[in-house]
Amino acid sequence: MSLTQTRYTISEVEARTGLSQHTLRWYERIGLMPHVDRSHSGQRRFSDADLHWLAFVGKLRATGMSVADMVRYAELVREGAHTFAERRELLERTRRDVAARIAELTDALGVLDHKIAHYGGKARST
Amino acid sequence: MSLTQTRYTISEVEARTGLSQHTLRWYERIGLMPHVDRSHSGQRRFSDADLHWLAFVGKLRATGMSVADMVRYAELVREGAHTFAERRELLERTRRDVAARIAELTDALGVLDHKIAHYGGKARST
DNA sequence: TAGAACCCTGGAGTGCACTCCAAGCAAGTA
DNA sequence: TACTTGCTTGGAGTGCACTCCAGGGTTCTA
Repeated sequence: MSLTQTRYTISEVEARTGLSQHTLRWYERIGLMPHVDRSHSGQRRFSDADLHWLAFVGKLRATGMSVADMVRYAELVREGAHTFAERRELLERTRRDVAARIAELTDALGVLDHKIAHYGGKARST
Repeated sequence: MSLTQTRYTISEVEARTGLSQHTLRWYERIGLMPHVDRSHSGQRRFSDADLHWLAFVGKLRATGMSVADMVRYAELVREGAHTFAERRELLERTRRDVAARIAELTDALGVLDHKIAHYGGKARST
């Protein structure tokens, strides 16, 4: 186990994740991040595990999951293995929402294609 | 051409569209509705054409299009046939956004399934 | 004709997810 | 050491899409 694992400043994390420093601090404040390590003077030093978590959070965001639900999920993770069932439920509910949203968007896409064709447009199937 | 075409009060439209009366008035105020007909005393009387427009607006909403863009589209419709090209562009841009969003959601769905499987969950493919 | 239910307006309020600000301390470079 | 750039905090501000309120007029039913 190495004692010199990589630690990132907040601006490095901003560059890697695309999340602003403001948002990163806000995520920590609302409990969406496990507590981030600090330097001797109190500056944040993110780990690879933090980056990994942030990537997963990004996927949850992409699903349209609310920040409140993401915070709930993060709490469950902190509480340990006995919350597996509730975590799975949260994820399955989100999965159903995503599937429904895809169906809704697919339907809207059809309406759009129809309308574009009506305007003599070049609707591409690709 | 009948002189007794159906005219709906705002609460009837609320019941038919699921949009609140507040939202219907707000849509009109911001220019998202062609001007709705009024009774002699000033109460709104929606037509079937209004309902039809509202249904289309609902589809645009479902695409995730912003209200500002929907208002822009409504303006173009009011301006007449010479705005066909711009309308088609707006719709095609929206179409690309929707396709990208579907791809993003599909990707997130995969991540979710992977995670759910990890929790020993019953991820259904249906 | 009385009462209940419905509709009108302009403007204020809400919830979400950021986004920014001020004031001050910390880190890196000439 | 001086200077610039970066990081800290609590709290305020922003933009979007509604959502509601007060005060008053209208329509329907008994």
